[in-house]
Amino acid sequence: MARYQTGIRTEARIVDATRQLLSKVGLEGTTVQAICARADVSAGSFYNLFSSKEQVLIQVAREAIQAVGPDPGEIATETLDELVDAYISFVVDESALARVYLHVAASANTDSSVSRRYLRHHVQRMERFSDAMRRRDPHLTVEEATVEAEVLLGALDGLAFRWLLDESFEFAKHARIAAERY
Amino acid sequence: MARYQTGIRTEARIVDATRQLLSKVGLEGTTVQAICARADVSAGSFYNLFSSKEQVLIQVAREAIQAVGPDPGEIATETLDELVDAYISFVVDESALARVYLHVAASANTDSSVSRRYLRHHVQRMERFSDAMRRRDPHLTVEEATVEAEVLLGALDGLAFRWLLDESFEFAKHARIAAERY
DNA sequence: CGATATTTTGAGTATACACTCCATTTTGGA
DNA sequence: TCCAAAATGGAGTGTATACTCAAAATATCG
Repeated sequence: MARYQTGIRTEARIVDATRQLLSKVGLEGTTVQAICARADVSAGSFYNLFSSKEQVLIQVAREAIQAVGPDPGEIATETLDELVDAYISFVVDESALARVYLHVAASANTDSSVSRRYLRHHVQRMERFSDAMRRRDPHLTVEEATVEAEVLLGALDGLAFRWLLDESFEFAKHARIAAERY
Repeated sequence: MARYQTGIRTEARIVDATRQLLSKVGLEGTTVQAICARADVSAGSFYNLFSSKEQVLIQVAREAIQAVGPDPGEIATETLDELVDAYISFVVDESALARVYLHVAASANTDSSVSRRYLRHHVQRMERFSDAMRRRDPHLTVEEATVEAEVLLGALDGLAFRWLLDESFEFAKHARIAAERY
C-alpha cells in the first residue's frame, strides 16, 4: 500500500520548517525540537518520516543545490549570461535556500560526505560555465575555460558569501560586474 | 598582584588546542572536553581562564582576522599586489587559521555579534584594497575603486572557500588570475 | 621562609539534545 | 462499513555537553 497524503504533506512541512530555521537561527539553533515545534509535529512523527536529523538536513541541502542551476533542459545552448542570471536570481529570490547552501557547505569539513556532495555539484556547475564560455569564445582551450569558470564561480560564491553577512550588500550589481570580466 | 606566567602559558596552550581542533574536526567536534584534553588541562583550569567556550572561539577568530592583513605599518604605501600576496600567503601558509576564519564567518548569522565583527573587518580590508587601487590608477573615483575592491575581495574569498572544500585546488594560481582582472 | 594571590584539579551538576516506544488515531482502498 | 497500513502524540531514555565548586597545589615576592 502506498504512502498516505497526510504523511507526504507532513514531510514537506518538516522540510520547510528546517529550511526556515536554518536561515533564521543557523545550524546550531536548528534542533529536532525546534523543527517539530515549527512544523507542528511531534517527535514520533518526525522519526516516522526521517531516520535521523541529518537526513532532513541533507534533504534541504539537496533541494538548495538543485535550485542553483537554471533549467537543465537547455544545457547545450545556454549562454554565460543566462547562467550568471540564474545564479543571481537564485541568491536574490531564493535567499533562504542560498543561505542554507553556503551555510551547510561551510560547515562541512574536508572529507565529509557533505563536502564531497558539494564538490561534485561544483564540478558539474563549472563544466556548464566552462562550456558556455567556449561556445562564446571558440578559441579557448578546455583548460583555459576551466580556469576562467573557476575564477568566475569563485567570485560569485564569494560575493554571495559577502551578502550572507550583510543583506544590504548589492549582490546582483557586483555579480554582474564580476561576470563582465570573464 | 599580576598574573602568573603559568596561567599565561596555559591560556596560550588552550588557544592553540582550540585552533587545531577547529581546523581538524570542525566547530562541532571542538568541545570543551576535547580542548582540555589536547591542551592537557582540566575543565576547572579552562574556566579559570575563559568565562565560556564562546570566549576562546572569539579569541581564535580574532587572531585569525588579524593575521589576514599584511604588516599594518606600511598602510599608506602598500601596493595591490602586496595585499593580494598577503592574502594568498595567509591562506596557504596559515591554512588552519584561514579555515577558522571562513568557518566561523559562515557559521555566523546576520545580526550576530560575530557577523558584525567580520563585517567591520571586511570594510577595513576593502578600504586598504580600494586605496591601493586608487594609488595605481589615480583616475578612479572612490566609488569605482570601492566596487572594484568589493569584487576582487569577493573573488579571493570565494576561491578560498573553494579551497576549503578541496585542498588540492590550486588556490594561489587562481587568486593571482583573479587579481589580474582588476 | 612565610604570606598571599593565582592556578589547578577532577568529581559533580544541570541541562539540552537526538532518538525510542507504543498506545491511539487516522487514512484510504475493498 | 471494515480493516490493515500508515501516521501521530508525547512521555520517556540515554548520553554528551557546558559549566561549577571547594579543596589542594603552586607561583611570586618581600
